[in-house]
Amino acid sequence: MNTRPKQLSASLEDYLEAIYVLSQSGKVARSKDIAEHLHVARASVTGALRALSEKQLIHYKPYGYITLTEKGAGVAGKIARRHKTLGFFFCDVLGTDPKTAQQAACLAEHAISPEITARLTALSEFITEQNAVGRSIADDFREYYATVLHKNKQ
Amino acid sequence: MNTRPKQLSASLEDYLEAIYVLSQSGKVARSKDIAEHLHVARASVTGALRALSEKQLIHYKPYGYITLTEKGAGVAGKIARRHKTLGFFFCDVLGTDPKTAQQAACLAEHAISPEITARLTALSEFITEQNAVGRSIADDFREYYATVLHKNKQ
DNA sequence: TTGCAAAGTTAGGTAAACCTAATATAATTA
DNA sequence: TAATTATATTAGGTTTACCTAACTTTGCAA
Repeated sequence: MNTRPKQLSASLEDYLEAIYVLSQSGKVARSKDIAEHLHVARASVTGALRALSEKQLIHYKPYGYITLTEKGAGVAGKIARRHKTLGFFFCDVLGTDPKTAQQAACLAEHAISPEITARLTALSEFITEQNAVGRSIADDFREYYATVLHKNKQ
Repeated sequence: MNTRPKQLSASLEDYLEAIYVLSQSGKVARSKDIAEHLHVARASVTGALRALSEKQLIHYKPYGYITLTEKGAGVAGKIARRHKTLGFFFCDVLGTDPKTAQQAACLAEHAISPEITARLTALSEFITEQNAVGRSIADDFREYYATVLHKNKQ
């Protein structure tokens, strides 16, 4: 009776995003590459590929190439944008160092709704635009945070 | 060989937070209350309580009272603060309606590191303080977001 | 004080995501 | 092209986190 959850699990989102990223920056995404990208055993990838294939998000035949379907590319694009939004916000607004910001984005990206993503994107844009107009919110905050760090030690 | 993960799973964090919240606003946290709070079967609570008890986070004897240990109260407090930080940020900075902001906080709270939490707390404080000094960042952003909504439709 | 309903636990089952080890297929190179 | 190596899959197992149904314990009311 067609009991497929329309929402992807965090894990499957990671696999789909990995395929998307690998496809972009290079050629075909191979099972081995995905495994390395996600720090997971190769055997684990096979199961995930089957699941993504059942959901019509990738083209997959055992021992064959892996490519995104149109639907899959759409979903993966959204995930990647969410990731980017978070990475930018953590790094350029909150002032977290780039590597830590990326890691944080990886963790948080599965827990952020479209609404929050949209607002976060807008906030980053807003702060960037305000900066262009001489209102340096991010810089001022960074200075504020530096002084706060001395007092509190969380 | 003592293979306990020092990090709690998202699920156990939820149980611990529920016990904390129930303990605060009322008397003793009962298994049934926890089940209702988390929308989970009563039987599922038992397993979680055993796990939390093994990690010395709660005092628990079958059919007995459930209370937080000192360690448990510390951990739960951190979780609750993280939740509060996110709820405030989503609602009062991003302008999300309170109920949606709370839901979003529930989801995101397990994926946010101490560093990001600290920075987010500071950002909220910063914006609040700036507002007191006549620099209304949140309000201006809200206006900006309202106009953005007309153009984009995400 | 018994006796029943509410609360809690045990038993047994499912699904997701991993793992290792063994096997099968594909690709490369001698 | 045959052999070797690299890659992918299958088989079988573990852990976490749920569930329902059945049973046990507790506490209150008649």
